Amino acid sequence: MRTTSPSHAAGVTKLIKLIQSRHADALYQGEYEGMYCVGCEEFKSESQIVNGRCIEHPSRELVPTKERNTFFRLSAWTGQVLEAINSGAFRVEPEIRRNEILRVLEAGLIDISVSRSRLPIGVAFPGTTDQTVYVWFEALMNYLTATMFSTPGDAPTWPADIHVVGKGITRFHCCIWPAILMAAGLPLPGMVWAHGYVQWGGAKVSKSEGTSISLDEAIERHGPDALRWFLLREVGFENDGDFSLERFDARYDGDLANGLGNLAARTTAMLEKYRAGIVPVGAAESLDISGDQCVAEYAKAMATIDLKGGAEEISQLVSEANSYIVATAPWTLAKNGDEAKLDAALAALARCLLRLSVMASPFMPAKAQALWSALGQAGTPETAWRLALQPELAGVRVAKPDNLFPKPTTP
RNA sequence: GGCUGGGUAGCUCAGCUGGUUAGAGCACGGCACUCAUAAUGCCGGGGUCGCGGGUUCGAGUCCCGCCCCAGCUACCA
Repeated sequence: MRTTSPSHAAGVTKLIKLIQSRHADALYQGEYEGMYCVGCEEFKSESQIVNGRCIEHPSRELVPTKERNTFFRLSAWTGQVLEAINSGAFRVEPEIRRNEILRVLEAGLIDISVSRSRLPIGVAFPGTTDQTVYVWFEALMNYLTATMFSTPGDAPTWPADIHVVGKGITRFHCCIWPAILMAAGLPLPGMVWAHGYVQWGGAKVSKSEGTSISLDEAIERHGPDALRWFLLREVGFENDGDFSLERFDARYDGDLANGLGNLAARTTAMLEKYRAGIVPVGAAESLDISGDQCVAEYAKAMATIDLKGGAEEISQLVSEANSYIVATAPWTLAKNGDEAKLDAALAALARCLLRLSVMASPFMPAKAQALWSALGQAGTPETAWRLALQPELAGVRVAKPDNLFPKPTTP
């Protein structure tokens, strides 16, 4: 939803009027008087002023300035927002972000002016001629104008279950936004999840060595699925992280080429060699128990948006499968003619691969799909969670997939 | 400056309400195996747990002080 569209402006107007009708005193005329930094072109709060100077422009004098505009009584909602977070009705994740917000709230919010008289662009503030709506007040409203306000009659798609935002705008989403909704008598979103940033090449590295890498180059190197895997497995979704080619290559070679890719290759190769590509019937093995555990942990992690934790479970299961192969040594079973045990081992490995395909699909949809198809499955692994819990492949014809994660040929 | 995190093996990090010889992955060294993308498995070396005090029978884990790193800091988008 572009904030320049007419329906957006209408939605903004509607929300402001809704607030006015429910809480007449939530919006009031006031005079803002504060220290204005010419360098930043904005007013500074006390916390941003050190030794009487703006912390970002300590060389400039702050100018006392007055401006008349409309205020939102944010301070009045501090307690209720705090309560909503503490009670779990409105969740803020991860914990580090929640702690930040809680301290801010405990310190108390101050009213914010929500109209501007300086800017010629923007949505006109209802009831005024020379004022426009404060851009953040307006931008947050976009969530509503894009959902429940824009097209009357549609099924209500608000409240959202989760807002995924960058950590830099956590405050707007966790303090101002819920207060606005409360003032308007609208339900709050279930959760705000603030993710970290990734530095491409790292500022230090790129400046001194000139080794910064572009997004395109990174994708070109090992493919988009591998890049997603790297970011979620190594960096996670919560923390900041530095992208480096060394780490990317290490993850690709270790987790994907030597890990999942090689496991798929060796398993399907054995199925073809010993059982003509048909998955035999086999009772549950120790590997199935490992699989149950990994899937359970994976589900728990994914439910809490712990994508890094989910990825770790995939790696864990790959590792357990490799250990299982060496422990059972199917090639020895084949040589000795121990057909029953060979059936059991191959069947368990095939089931394990099927689970991995499903588990990997959120991270690497294309690669997971390739593995899925190689296992003789129709459709997509994304909708096959049931098979992650209880994999069944007996009698299915499988084929060795194309090299899932080829290693770059080193010159 | 205030607030929130972090400082544990060469690297990336786990270590819950304090309890026996501080863990994992990667990297490194040795051994084993051959189904596989010179792949995999097993074993091993390696740490004064930022510094200094304190509480305790006992602290990486709690308390105080200090040092260093990162992030946030609202009328910026």
